[in-house]
Amino acid sequence: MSGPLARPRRPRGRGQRPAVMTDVAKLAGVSHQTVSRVLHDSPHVRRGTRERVLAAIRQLDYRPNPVAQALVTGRSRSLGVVSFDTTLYGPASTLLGIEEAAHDRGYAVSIASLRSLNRASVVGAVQRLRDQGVDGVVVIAPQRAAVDALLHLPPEVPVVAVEAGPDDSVPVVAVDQIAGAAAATRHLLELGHRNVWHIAGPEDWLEAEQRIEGWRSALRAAGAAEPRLFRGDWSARSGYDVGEHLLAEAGVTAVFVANDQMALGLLRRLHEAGRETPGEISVVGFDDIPEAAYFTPPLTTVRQDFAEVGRSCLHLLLAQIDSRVRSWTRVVVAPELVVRGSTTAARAR
Amino acid sequence: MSGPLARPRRPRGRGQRPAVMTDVAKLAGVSHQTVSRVLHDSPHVRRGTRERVLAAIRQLDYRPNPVAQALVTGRSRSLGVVSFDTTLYGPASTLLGIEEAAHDRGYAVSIASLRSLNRASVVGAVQRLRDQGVDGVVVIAPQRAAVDALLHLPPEVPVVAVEAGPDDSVPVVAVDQIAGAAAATRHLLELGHRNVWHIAGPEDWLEAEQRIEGWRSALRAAGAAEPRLFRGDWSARSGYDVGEHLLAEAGVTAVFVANDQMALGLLRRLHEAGRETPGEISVVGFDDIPEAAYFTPPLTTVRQDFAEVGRSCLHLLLAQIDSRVRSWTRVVVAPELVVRGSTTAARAR
DNA sequence: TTCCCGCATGTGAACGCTCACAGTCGCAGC
DNA sequence: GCTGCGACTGTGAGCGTTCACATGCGGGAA
Repeated sequence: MSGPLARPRRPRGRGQRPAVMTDVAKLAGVSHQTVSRVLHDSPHVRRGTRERVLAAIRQLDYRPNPVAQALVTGRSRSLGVVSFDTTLYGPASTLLGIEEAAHDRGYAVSIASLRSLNRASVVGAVQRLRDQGVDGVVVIAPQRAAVDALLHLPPEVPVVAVEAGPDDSVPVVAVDQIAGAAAATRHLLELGHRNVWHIAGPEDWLEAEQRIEGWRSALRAAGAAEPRLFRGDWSARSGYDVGEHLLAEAGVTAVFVANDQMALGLLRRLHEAGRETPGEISVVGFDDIPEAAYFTPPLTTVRQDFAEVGRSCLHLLLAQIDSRVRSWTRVVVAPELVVRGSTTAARAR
Repeated sequence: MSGPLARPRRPRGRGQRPAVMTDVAKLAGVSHQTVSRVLHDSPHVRRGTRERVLAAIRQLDYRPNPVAQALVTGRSRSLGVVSFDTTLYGPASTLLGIEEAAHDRGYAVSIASLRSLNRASVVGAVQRLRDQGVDGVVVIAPQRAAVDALLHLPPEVPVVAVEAGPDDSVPVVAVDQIAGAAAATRHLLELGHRNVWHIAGPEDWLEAEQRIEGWRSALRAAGAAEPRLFRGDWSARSGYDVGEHLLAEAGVTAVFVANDQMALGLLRRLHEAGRETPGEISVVGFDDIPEAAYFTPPLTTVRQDFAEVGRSCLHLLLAQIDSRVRSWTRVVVAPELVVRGSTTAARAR
């Protein structure tokens, strides 16, 4: 006998259901639309009305349902970040920078970590975030595979890349790796080292390639020869392992290592081999992780302002979301050489 | 003259709007409900119908709108994680563990970083995630303030805490800090050290207090005296600074440091002071960060399985969401002592 | 006075889905 | 032949907002 509206839709107990807009409207004696207007600071609401609505909102502890808002506006006010390994200092800091900036602008941040790194996984992660309803995506994945994936993304999804190469069709925020690497190399050359060795990162990482390029250009500019190139995988272990081969080379007095962890491994190996740092061999790292100042010896390195990178990403992304067009902007953040105890003047011979 | 339905609601160009359920229904010649049934693997769909629907879905590249689903079901299939500093190895790894497990269960993960740590900021962050529509929240914030905040949370929000104290009313996942600290201390005692000093973390961190407790209990069990307690702030810098005071003490041969970064700072200070490690002083850390094995000397430390912690959090949280009741579970993850080169037997005197 | 206009407010549809329920059809049972 | 029941499918309401438009009301210009 009871009509279709007789029973409330949500009878499940435990306190009353949260207030919705019509509840507020009823209590304030206005229409739901007026409540909406108050919420959006519309000028067309009389002062007294506004106050009554505000009072009702407080009394009922009303909070707008973001899901309903998203459904009707088509905007979720949430962003996605895809990243390869948020356990690393760089990505983690960038993520933090993005999150804080997003929060300030009223955006939520969802994350998607990649377990493996290839075109399919990157495209999949972006798609997954998209299917989740985010308004835009930041891709922190400075590998060739990731960059490649970006080109294969549907053009309607707003996206910003971190640290991608120069030849992209999406907006990019990057630290000037070449300048940083050149500064590190120049620093060693200026200390009187005739040669500067380099331990690079993996081949498919753009940052690794760019640091090589910076190293090469500084070498060339100084008229120095280019020694054999070594490669690690960013880990301290690989720095340690490569150290062994480096020790086999003759005349090594200065090494520019592509990140701080590998530099740590190298320091360890040099120490074990009884080679003094910086006395016999000067070492420069890259990143300036918080621990770098406490290595033995304290590491001269190149600082990257990851937080700034994160903030820039966010701004670029929001601009893209608001304007609905994908631009070709490229924001470059300058790195900074931080000189500590792991480098010293070459011994006179 | 044109009726209210004459103009489509979304005329904005750039490709056609994504397909919705009724588009699929129309193409397949069925009702939207049947499409929904196919999507949810309802058994009451004839084979042929199902196939036609599936074909239409593929043809239109249809993807269900998660926002609409969330609106009607009241579930967003998204989780929130609040954390203090995701730049640190521990929280970052836990976050990763949560994210991967969540992904596997079809949940999205939103993050909220805390800039400052107090009851209001934690409550605010949880509220913010809630207002965003998450189904549940994991709080990674092992400080007294955070735990305190959890008690002041509305009881209807599903929540799990990481590393909180033992006296809580919310489910907790924690590494057994006491056991870990005791193992570290015991290790040093068993090497013949008469005394084990301790550099603890900040007072308001539960982990710091629990590691102190484990250290004390091991000391007591061995009948060893309890030396003066030192405190740092988890940073390498503080370990370095505290090292100075430690060097002023007489008879220090073994130190258990509450985390690896402080241990690094201490190693650095000892090195500068010309005190040999482990020859004169043995050092044990806590966490086993990836770099620990490459410190000088390689650090003996206590490994925490953060990924496992993250996974457990997720399971507890989903159980809570599904059952709609907040339980009192406490999952304890066992730590593991990793012996490396920074500890050695006490010199006979 | 009359008309118009702008402010303040209300009304109803739409967003894209799920839920509850109401059919429809074919076939076995009496 | 009629009833009943299962398998399958369709209908319409409703989730909580915003958007487009309609309406009521008061005041200044003509």
